[in-house]
Amino acid sequence: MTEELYKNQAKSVIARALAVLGAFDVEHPLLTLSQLARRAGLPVATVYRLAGELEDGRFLHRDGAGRYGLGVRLWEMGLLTPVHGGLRETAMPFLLNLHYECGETVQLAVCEGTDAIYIEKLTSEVSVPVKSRVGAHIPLHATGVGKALLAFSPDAFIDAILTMPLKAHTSSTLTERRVLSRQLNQIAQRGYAQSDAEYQLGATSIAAPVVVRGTVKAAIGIVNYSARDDLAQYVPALLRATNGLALRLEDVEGTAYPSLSGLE
Amino acid sequence: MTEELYKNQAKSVIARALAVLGAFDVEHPLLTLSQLARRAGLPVATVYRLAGELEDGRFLHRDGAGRYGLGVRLWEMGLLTPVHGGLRETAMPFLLNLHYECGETVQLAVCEGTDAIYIEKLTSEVSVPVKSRVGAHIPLHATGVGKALLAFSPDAFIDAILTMPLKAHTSSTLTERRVLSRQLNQIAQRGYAQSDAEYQLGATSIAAPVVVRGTVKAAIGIVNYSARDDLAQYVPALLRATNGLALRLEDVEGTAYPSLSGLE
DNA sequence: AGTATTCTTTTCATTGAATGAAAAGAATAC
DNA sequence: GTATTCTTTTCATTCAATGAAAAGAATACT
Repeated sequence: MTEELYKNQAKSVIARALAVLGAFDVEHPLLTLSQLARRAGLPVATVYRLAGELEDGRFLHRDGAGRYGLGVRLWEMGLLTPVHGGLRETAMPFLLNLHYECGETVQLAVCEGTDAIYIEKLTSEVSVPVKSRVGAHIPLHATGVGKALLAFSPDAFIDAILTMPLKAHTSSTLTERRVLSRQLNQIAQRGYAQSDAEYQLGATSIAAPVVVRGTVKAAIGIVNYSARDDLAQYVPALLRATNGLALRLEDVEGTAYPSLSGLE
Repeated sequence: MTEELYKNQAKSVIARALAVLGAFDVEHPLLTLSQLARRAGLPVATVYRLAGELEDGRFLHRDGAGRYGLGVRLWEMGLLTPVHGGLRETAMPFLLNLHYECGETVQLAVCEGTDAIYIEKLTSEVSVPVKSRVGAHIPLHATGVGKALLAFSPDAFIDAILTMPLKAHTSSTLTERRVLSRQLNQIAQRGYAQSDAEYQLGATSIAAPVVVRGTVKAAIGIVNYSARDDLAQYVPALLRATNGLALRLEDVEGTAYPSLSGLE
């Protein structure tokens, strides 16, 4: 028998339900029933039923106009996730103090698969650049925090990333394997990473890893969008934050949360 | 002998799946398969299958030891929720500045059903009191932010809350309907609420509502755990924050997110 | 080491819960 | 006034979900 016989979506209820939830994204936080059905690729009647059940479980919420949005329950559950409860919560005071000390935007990121992902971002600016949104995925090879995470990762992981195509996000992005590899060594030696417009034009950053018992758990970065300040002056403060957090995580670890590493 | 609790029959797959996810809480962020099954009240084989599918969808995550935890996907989705994407994100710079100005713990809360719920909390302290955790539900009648939210709510809602039993969390909690009602009027007039050890001994706070087009969307509070400072001095800064946020929300509103109110 | 206990994974016959086309009911546009 | 799009309900069909049972691992106890 050919594969084609089986290809017509052998989807489980759960897969369908998750498809419904997955229909929402940053550009579409609110959807009508039919939009939802279209985006989830499912019949309206099916979505109607599934959405109803998800609403009962407070995973979906319906506003006055009948539009669906993700429910508070979902947000509450996100708080129980290791990245939040185990990491962000512990890191927050360190990030605050760092932000207080240097006045620049401060970021916390972890590895997630072959990307980095922003866990938290503290900024006094009212406007929110989409690229550095909390939850945004960013390349490991082209940002300060990304390179900090990468430089302190296991060799096997570094090799895996270096083998993949290194997308050029700006003209300054390092796309040469050997160049990047050499820089990662420097970073590992020096203890912190730098990035200048490698991902976003006009954005400069420094970043350092949070290493607990030899494993990189996260990275903290300081970003400046106007290049007016010399970020190098903040290296001591940055390292104080990463080291402080690392020690704190060592204390907390084991009691509650597991590895946050990207490789398992 | 067996105490046969009548098990959840006639449940849909989704209800079961949500029961699996719901088995996690702050005290149990990581569970083995059998713990998960027990807590969800479902057969192991069933949970095994459901958990597998949820894992495929990255709603669950399994660590090296085989323990389940809530997955990153769940956290990412929480970010798309109106409370986060619509409110927290916008409020962050205001909270940061306020924290910067007064150096005390700063909180952001909204109404959720008959409770208030902490959306964000900024503190420089490393230790984390559980009662004021982000995501924690807190009484409307016994905290600064709670009273600020309540005082500016529709009369129908206030009446509904006043009709419910007002639990005494400390000896200072206002449990008399008439006393509380009178104080709410004062708060509405004065523009901000105060609370002294009404929920947690040793905790003093002031709080003000974020009112957008006549509706309370949230409240911001300043808390002090040692009572050494006189919080009254920070009222102007607090009101600057709430008013600034209200104006900003007015701008953003409509374009993306719906009502965040507890009453619909 | 040997046995008991608890936990995880796989299997499979059974069935009832999920399905989605279709049509009715609302709301909105034209 | 009617055409169009969206929401809700119904229902006969069937296919996916079920969970008991047993095998397979791991861990604890003697």
